[in-house]
Amino acid sequence: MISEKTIERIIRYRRILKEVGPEHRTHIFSHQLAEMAHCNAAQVRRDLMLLGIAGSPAKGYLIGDIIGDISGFLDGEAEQRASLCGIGNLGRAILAYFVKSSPNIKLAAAFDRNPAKTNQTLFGCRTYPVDRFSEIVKKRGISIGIITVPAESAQQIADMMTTSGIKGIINFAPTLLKVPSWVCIEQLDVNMYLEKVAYFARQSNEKQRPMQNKRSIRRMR
Amino acid sequence: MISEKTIERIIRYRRILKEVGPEHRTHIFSHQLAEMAHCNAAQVRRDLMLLGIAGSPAKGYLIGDIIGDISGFLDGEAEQRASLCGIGNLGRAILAYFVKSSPNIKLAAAFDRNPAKTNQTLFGCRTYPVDRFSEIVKKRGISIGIITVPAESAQQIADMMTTSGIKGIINFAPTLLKVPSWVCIEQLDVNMYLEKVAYFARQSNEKQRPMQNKRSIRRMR
DNA sequence: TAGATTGTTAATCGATTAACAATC
DNA sequence: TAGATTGTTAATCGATTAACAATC
Repeated sequence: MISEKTIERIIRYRRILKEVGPEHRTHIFSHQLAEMAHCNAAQVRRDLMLLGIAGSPAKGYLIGDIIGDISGFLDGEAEQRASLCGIGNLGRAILAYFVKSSPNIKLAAAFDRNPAKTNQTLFGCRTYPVDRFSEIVKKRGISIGIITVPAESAQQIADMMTTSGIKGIINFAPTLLKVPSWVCIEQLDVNMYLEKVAYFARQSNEKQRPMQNKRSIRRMR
Repeated sequence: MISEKTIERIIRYRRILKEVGPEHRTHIFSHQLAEMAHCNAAQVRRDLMLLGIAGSPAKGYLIGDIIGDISGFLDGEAEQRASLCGIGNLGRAILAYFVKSSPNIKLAAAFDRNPAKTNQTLFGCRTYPVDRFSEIVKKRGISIGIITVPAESAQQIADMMTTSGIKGIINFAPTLLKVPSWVCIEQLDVNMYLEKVAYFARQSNEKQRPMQNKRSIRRMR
């Protein structure tokens, strides 16, 4: 079984290699890829080995091989379809920003509760009222859901998605959602990250001050 | 030293407890908080112990205590200020969506290269041309930077931020950024998460089909 | 050959979880 | 007391990394 972290790295390898090559260079060494992916060379070799990609001690790995084999591993035969619930500022931004970037994933439908926002085409994506979610998802073979509704209604939307057959969810609402075990969920809690970065930023600031301040005393007890 | 994962959980505990109490209830047991935070009860007890929060075997932990002590730990004496670079769809969404939600963090300034977008007030936030970044950051004591520019210019913006004294960065551009070791960086690579969820969604779909298909053969070698 | 990298194993590291005496 | 939870340690688990013989 391949771990989530490994999948994340593999996705990064492909993007990195698509950016550097193959027009600039044909081969790459594990330590070079490791540096670009912010990881360890042995880890890169292990990941590639896992995918059945072999390199040679003299020339390293063929970039075209890696891209091809990773694509064979990650992408299915058909394109995958995603849906989005909540056409607010954030929903619109995701439609505009990410719709183009993953060639094998298509944002096929967007949903909102507000009739003023539905039955239009927004950034190339058709919009529908939420109560047609299940119908559209089944008809169009959509397997991915993106949640950009407010925190209060996020769990309800997630439940609707899982009962409609959605298998993977990305949640931008600042609530931890409960989903059945067979559904893959990625909780992108921007507020949490903001507070986390704020904490470490302050720590970094305080390191430069003398030891005896409120914070360091507190942490010492 | 407190690990990043622990900080993430602590941030979640506070938000969860602010939602449930203290108007509804005054005390909570570790296993109850653990269930809401999607983690282990022993982990909750260890995290709270780390912050010096004690509970009693009879009544559990006092919710007001936890919220207060976590706030004392996470928040500084003064509010922290954040800046945002790149007033596109995503930047605007973040201004609109997250500006209000963290009471101790204030989005104090937004920056863009395009003069048509600057010297305005957007969702209560003043906008400036990028070349005034360093000046404004120093003048207003801003320590956090949010990057919502396209991938091509993200590293350049990150460099500008670190040389201006920014100590924590949230990066939404789909590029891994290099920053000095004293800068805390959180890379929110939405495209990566999209591809990751797509991979697991497809896996989950294929589990229901008979074993002998292209994908499972590939994974077996 | 000499020098570097690959493929792979073993060691290390850190985080999670099980377990239990002490406590209410 | 009996039953449940806390505070804390030890065991487990998994991921990362160091190391090295085989290879080019």
